[in-house]
This record gives sequence, structure tokens and C-alpha cells, in this order.
Amino acid sequence: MELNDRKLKILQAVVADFINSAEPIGSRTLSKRDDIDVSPATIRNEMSDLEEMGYLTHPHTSAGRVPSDKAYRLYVDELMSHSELSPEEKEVIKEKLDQGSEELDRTLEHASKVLSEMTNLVSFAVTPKEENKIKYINFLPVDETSVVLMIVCENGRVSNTAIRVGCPYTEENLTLMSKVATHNYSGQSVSNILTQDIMEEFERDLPQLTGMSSSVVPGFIKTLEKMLDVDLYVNGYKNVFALPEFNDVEKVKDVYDIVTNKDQFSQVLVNRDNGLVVTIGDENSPDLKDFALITADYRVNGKMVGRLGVLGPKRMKYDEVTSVIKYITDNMNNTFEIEGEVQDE
Amino acid sequence: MELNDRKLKILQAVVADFINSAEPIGSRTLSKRDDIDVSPATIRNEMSDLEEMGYLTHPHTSAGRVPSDKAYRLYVDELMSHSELSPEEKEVIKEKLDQGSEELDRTLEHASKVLSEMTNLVSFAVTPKEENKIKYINFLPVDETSVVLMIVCENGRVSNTAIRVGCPYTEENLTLMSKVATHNYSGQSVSNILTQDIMEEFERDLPQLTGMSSSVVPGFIKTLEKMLDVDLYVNGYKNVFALPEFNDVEKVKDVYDIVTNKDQFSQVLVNRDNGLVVTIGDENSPDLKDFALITADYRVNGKMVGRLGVLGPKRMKYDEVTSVIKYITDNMNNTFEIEGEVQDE
DNA sequence: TATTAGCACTCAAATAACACGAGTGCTAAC
DNA sequence: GTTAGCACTCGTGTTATTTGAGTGCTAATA
Repeated sequence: MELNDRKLKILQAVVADFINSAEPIGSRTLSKRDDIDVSPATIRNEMSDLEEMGYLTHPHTSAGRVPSDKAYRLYVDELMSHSELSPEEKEVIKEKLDQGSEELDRTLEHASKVLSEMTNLVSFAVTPKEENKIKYINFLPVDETSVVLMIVCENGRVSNTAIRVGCPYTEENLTLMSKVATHNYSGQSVSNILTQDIMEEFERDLPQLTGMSSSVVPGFIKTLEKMLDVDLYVNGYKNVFALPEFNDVEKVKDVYDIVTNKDQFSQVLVNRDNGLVVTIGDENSPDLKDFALITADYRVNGKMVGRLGVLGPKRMKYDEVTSVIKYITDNMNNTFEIEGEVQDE
Repeated sequence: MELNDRKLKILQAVVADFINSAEPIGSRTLSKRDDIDVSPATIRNEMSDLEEMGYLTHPHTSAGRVPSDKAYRLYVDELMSHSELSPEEKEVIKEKLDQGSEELDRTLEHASKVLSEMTNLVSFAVTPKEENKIKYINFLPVDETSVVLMIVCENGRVSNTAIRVGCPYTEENLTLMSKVATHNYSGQSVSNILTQDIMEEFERDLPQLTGMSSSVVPGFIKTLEKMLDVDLYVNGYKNVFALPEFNDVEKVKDVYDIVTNKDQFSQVLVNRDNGLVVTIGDENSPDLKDFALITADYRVNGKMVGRLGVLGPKRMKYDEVTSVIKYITDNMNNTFEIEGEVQDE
């Protein structure tokens, strides 16, 4: 059997209608649409064919049709409109993005928030497991019993931790320690440093400070390990409360479990392909089989520095959401690269 | 009418049973209890009196009795048992607490997590709006276009922000800037600094660096403002999914709104009395009228440095929860003060 | 006089019966 | 190839009925 034009039109209508209404679509409903001018009976025949071909399903005999994963896939790839965002929408997004642009290291987090606001879905941002190279390491005094360890990477990211030291120290000790650590590790990637016997190296190069080393090194290692973790920000969880498919506590809980199981979820996100990617239902891992996931990369100078996305029901406004995601990831670049861009008055 | 012994015993039984079962308690159920040996009819009479006195209510004529807020209050103040935690429970808590003890500045956050695990309720931690005094201020180089601002307070808290600078700088510039800023502001409280015209002061004392000042000062101010915010950590939200009173999406959403409306919720928490405080139903603000809130302070050297608590249904195991909270807040002190305490073998 | 057995009464919740209607599939006519 | 017509299906909503846990009241009891 072949997917002729009429079948495609009907399929497209079913998917579009279902995305809007979340209700199974019947033949009579479809026949009332302006763009379809055949009788319900004809539509029924076509729908029956489409079902046989795996594009539609039936919740039960006397219900309308619902799109299958295969139908969503076809819809996204071929059928849906690719409307541009209106200038007003663009303006709104631009404005929202700009509100968070001062906080350099929270750009991604902020963009994810904007994304959830624009799509009314659960959104997230994830930083890649990056092979950061250390620029320098600084131990700074706080009070008698604690110091701050500060690690600056070449890409500008900064981590710091407060560390309790077991013994008294002087500022000279700290300066020395900072110098030695920077000398030993600057230019190396974090994961590479972690393969070494850091404690031994500290003791070797700072034999007069073994007491301090023993209390500082574990914190140092912990901080490095933390730097290897991907950061995952989730926003707009409360949007699920408004979606009819989640009008049941179990479902709401499922989504909560997914987005709060950060290790597993970030794994899924990190392992995705680059670019704009849409995965629907069965295309995802089993725990996401009832969802659609859309992600896009955010790049600076061609290098991927983060991934942004939304999680929602398969019944998702794919065209709008992809437009918004694309616009945001493109525009974040501008926020970064072009400062003080000319504003049209 | 008077609250005689039998009334108290019955009331106590109703509250305790309801806390366990979440079901209205009938006279027959009560009469089967070992500690009550009067007939259902007698109990009915007593319950009727208790209802008249405002301690019990009736969902409807043919249902059992449910405790009122007044009953919970009496229960907490007079009726409930104050069982000590078992040595095993103490051991479990101690162990969990210890797992997070390295991360000095996350102690409170971690303790809140332990609290939610032990109580199966939503827990939170909040830091007081503190009048921190600045110890020193440091501007550190990251790359050509950005610096890190680091502010260390006398109490050991550290804040840092990445700031994009509009013009090239040298390390000497930064050192100078750090010195001037530290000289001008160390010893002062954050809120006090914010009352001053910081930009003017930078320009006055660093006339040769006006370009840098103009790009750095806004970030400096923003960081100071952020330091004034209270930090609120919420843990164990997913515990609400298991409670029968939240088997409805609306209710689940209500709790979510409460704990994610950080400004409002932290306001409620910050304004509480010191010490162990239990507020039930109407004793709370209207949006919390269906909940009970328990908080306790965590002190170091007598100074309150944080507040820990749980949010749950009024039907809460008050004795257990208060024991756990008390034990955690007491024990956090130990984690801090006494390092390497003798372990009993 | 306090307690309790007995009993009529109430009402939410569960169950059953039923009508409704949106939808289907099939057949025969156009 | 398309469509009108029709019997059939089945979820949904409505109403009636039953069930049972629980109450309040009264009268008997200790």
C-alpha cells in the first residue's frame, strides 16, 4: 500500500489535531476541516489503511484515531509546517535572554529557563563532559581553620571549595602551595590530573607542609572530580501539571523521577547526537518511551559548550518548539559574541 | 465541660490512629484498642463531647472522627510520647551526616537531605539573612576578557562571580583593585556597603582605571546583593507522591508551588521563632493551612547559622520528626566542633 | 448515675442498569 | 472510486440500588 497524497493529508490532519486537542480524532471531525473535502466514510477507509500501515492506532473500537510514534516521526520529518517565529516572539525571547546575560557562567541555565517559559514544557540544559585544562590553582586564606581552593580553567570556568585544614597555616604556606600546584598541573586536563597520585606529588614537592597536604588534597581531588561532572539544570517542571496527559499522580511522579535522576538523565542527554535532534517515543530509552525529547547544541566559535532541550509529551508542538530552540541557541551566540549590538529604535 | 482523663486518652488514641492510617476513626475501632476498655457507645458520647469542644470533626454524619488543628496542638504539647531515638537510628543518622561533612559550606544542605531521608517528608534548610562582614575582596584573572571576583566573609563564606570586562587589563590592575576594594570595604557589613555609592568610590580611588571600574562594579554590586539573599534548599519533594493526602494532582501541585516559590517560602521560614518550633494548620499562613511545619535552628557557638525543617501533612509523626530534627541539629554541631571524636567500638 | 445495648438513621462509596453518542466497519448504491 | 446508510461497539455519564461503617438517641442495666 502506498502513502498517496490524500493519505498524507489525512495523517497530517490527525497528528496536528491530536497535538492540539489530546483527544482521539474521528472521521467526522476530520471531514469538517476546510482542507479535507471527502466524506467521513472515505476518511474511514483511508484511516483504516493508515492503521494497517502502522501510522495510526485505536484506543478502542469506537474511539477516534491516535497517531503512532511512526506518524509523529513522519510528521516531524515531512509533514509539519516550519513556520518562522514572528518578530514579536523573537523580541520576547531576545528580551528574556538579555535579562540574564550579565551572569556569564549562568547563561545556559538562564537560557533553559527562557526555553521552558516559551514552550510551556520541561526544559533542561546540560554542559558537556568537558576536557577542561587547568589555568591556575589558588589557595586563599579564610580564617584560622579553613582555606578556599579556587581552580580556574582555560575556558574561563571557575570552581571553588571551602576546605577545613587540620593545622595552622600562614599566608606564605598558601602562596607556596598555590605556586606548586599551578606549576604541577596547569595546562593539564582535569581527568589527566586525576590519574596521578596527587597526594604523593604534594608531599614530594612540599615536604615541609605534609600536615597541610593531608588535609587539603582530599578536598582538591573532590573538587576536580566535581569539575568532571556534567551540570544539569532543569526548568519548568511545573508545566507538567497543566498537561492533560499528566492528570494522574503516577505520571507526574514519573516525570519527576526522570528529571531528578540527574546521573541517568544527563547521561541520556550527553550521549545524543549533535545539532537539532528530535526523538520520539520508542526512539528513546524505555523510561522515556511516552515522551518526546528535543535537544540542540549551543556553540561558541564552533565548539559545543552546552546542550539545551525540552522534554514533553509526544503530542508536542514540534514546529514551534524547534523554532524556539533554534532561535535561542543561535541567539545565545550573539549575546556572547556581539556585545552592544545596534538596537533598532 | 472538662477534658477528663478518659477524654484525653480517647483524643490521644484518635490522633495517633489517624496519624498512622489517614482514615477517620470510628468508635468501634477505638473500643478494640487494648488501652481503651469502654464500649463503643461510651466512646461515641465522649467523642461527641470532644467535637463540641472543638477537638474533633466529622467529614460527614456517618464517618468516623478526625482531629482538628486544636487536637494536633494538644497532642504535640501534652499527649504524644517523646521517645528517644534508638541507638541504631542515631547511628544511621550520624553516618549519613558524616558522608557530607567534608563539604564545609554545604553542611546545611546535606543535613536537610538527611532529614528528608529519615522522615520521608519534604525538608528544607535556610540560612539566615546574615549581617556578614567582608574579610577581603579579590579580583583574579581568567582570560583576556573576564575576571573572577571573589568575596570572602569573616564567617568563612565565599562568593564568586565571573565578570566580563570591557577592556584589557593587567594583573597589576587587578591586584591594585583588590587592594583598594579590600581596604575600602573590609570589616563592613554587606548591607552597609550597598548603601554607599560604590561606583563613585572606585572612580575616586582608582582614577586611572575608570574603564575597568565601569565594567566591574555592576558585577560587584550584583554579587553583594546575592550575598544578602537567604539560601533555601529543598529536599525530598518526591516524598509527597507517597502520601495519601496528595493523591491528587492539584494537591501535589500546591506543594510544589509552595516549595518553589523560594522568596515567599524562605520569608516564612526566616521569620519563625528560634528553637524547635511546630506550627500546625491554621497556625501557619493561609497557603500552608493544610500543612504542619517543624523547624529547628542549627547553631555554632551559640550563634544561629541556619534553620532546618520539614513540611508535611498535619497528620505527621510529630514525635519521630521532632526527635530526628533535634538529633540532627545537635549532631551537626558536633561534626563541626569536635573533630575525631572517640568512636565506641 | 454512669455505662452500654439496641436500633433507627445517615451518607459516602461501590455496584448495577441504562441511555447516549461518537466512532467504527461493512455493504450496497451512486 | 466515493459515499450514504446502517448495525454494531464501547467509553462516558446518569440514575437507582445496595452496602456498610458510623452516628445519635433512648431505654435498659449495673
